[in-house]
Amino acid sequence: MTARPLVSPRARARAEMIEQIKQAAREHLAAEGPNLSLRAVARDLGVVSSAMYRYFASRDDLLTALILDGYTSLADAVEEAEGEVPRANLANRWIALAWATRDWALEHRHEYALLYGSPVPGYVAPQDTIGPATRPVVLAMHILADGVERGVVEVPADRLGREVRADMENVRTFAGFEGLPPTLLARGMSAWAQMHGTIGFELFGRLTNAVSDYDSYFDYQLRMMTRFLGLS
Amino acid sequence: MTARPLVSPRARARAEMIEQIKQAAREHLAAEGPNLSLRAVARDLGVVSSAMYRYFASRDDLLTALILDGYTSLADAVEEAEGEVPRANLANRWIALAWATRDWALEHRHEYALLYGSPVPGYVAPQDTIGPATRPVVLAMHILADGVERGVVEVPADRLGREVRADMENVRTFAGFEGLPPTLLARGMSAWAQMHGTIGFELFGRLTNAVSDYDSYFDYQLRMMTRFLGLS
DNA sequence: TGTACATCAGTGAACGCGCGTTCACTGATGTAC
DNA sequence: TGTACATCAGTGAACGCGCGTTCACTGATGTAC
Repeated sequence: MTARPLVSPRARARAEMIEQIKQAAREHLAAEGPNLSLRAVARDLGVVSSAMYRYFASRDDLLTALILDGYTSLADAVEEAEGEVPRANLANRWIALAWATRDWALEHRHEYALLYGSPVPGYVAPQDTIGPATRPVVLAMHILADGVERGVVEVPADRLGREVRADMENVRTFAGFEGLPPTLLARGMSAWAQMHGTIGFELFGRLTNAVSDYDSYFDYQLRMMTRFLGLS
Repeated sequence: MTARPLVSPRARARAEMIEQIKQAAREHLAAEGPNLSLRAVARDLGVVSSAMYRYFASRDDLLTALILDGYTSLADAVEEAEGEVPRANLANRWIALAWATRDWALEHRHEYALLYGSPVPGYVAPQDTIGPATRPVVLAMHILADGVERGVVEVPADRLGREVRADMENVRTFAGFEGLPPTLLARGMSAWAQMHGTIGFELFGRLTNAVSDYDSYFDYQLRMMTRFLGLS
């Protein structure tokens, strides 16, 4: 008596094909930029274009899958890097998170542009991308909350306006960081924007002729930010 | 004896038509997103598509003209706003510059995405966009240099690495701000990335569910930055 | 174990579309004598 | 001032292209009895 395999060969072949399609689409994205074409992906796989429809209901569906994978891949990389730093070393945890983000962005330039650049025309992100999309920023704020809890991060004495305070308190509740003061959260979001701004500038070529050593530049920017956040 | 007009009617009609094309293209950009189509612009103007080629040699040429106009329009707005603030009020000069940038970005979302978002696939910016493109950041650094010259901005005691220092000194020389210390310039670029990061986040919808009052949020972010820069 | 049927992957042709660009043309506007 | 020619804006047809998506199909793989 042969045991029924957990996944049938057909199901496995199907899953593999889906992976291959996504991989080819990613390569196509990297080579040709954001205008993803189903036909081109099919060509890369040596398959007729209508065959794509066995696996994805439409071009937008494929795009959504890529975006979801992208968010997850970035979040995994970021969480892994941050997780390797001793818990008590808050500055290095932040720095590890930031470097993982930049590394991922440089290795997946067009995917990063898809996730953090100008939105693709006509494409609307479905609801279920939100979870994976927020994992990195939630982790960043977690570091700050941790710092407060451990009593090593000074709470900034900034004076928040009423509206901003309300927004920050709302975010805090939503993300479940009861101990995170709104002023520190606001600084965190500032540093977050700064980090993505710097990465975007590098990726989109806005620092050409200004910066020659991007690693050092990013490192220095980060050190300013960890000080700004009271992590070092 | 009738005076020969300075510009012939034909030349004027031509100039007007060029303006109309660019205007229609801008509206098309705003309505349909970054995939600009010559035929669509021609349709909007009630003209046959091949007529476009009397005015622009190619689609890329039209795009270049739009981008150049965009940079110039943004730079004009920014310089005008900053120019209205009393010279001695450095924080407010920075703040005026930043608000003008954000206002312009909100009024010209797709143009802003064209200038500061992910690059258009297949399009290479020609050399002569560089000048207008850098006017705003040069103005920002000018405010900092001014602050040092007036003796009201404290030079940050940050320790710069060799490579970053070299880059900053190079930028300083290039832009002609002899009195601007590299550490302050580095902070300025940090604040610059933070500003565009924040604007980009707002425009591309990355703050939905987090921020409800964008004006207050931006204002608060700015105040943190002017303090970070030593302007207030 | 062998047979009959159902499921599914991939084919190939076709649809209708919009695009950038070229080209020979018409007719109006400008210029030279 | 009037005429002959040159310049130029805009037309309309056409080119070749790539795209997303549909659909009836073939043949291989799986399933039920």
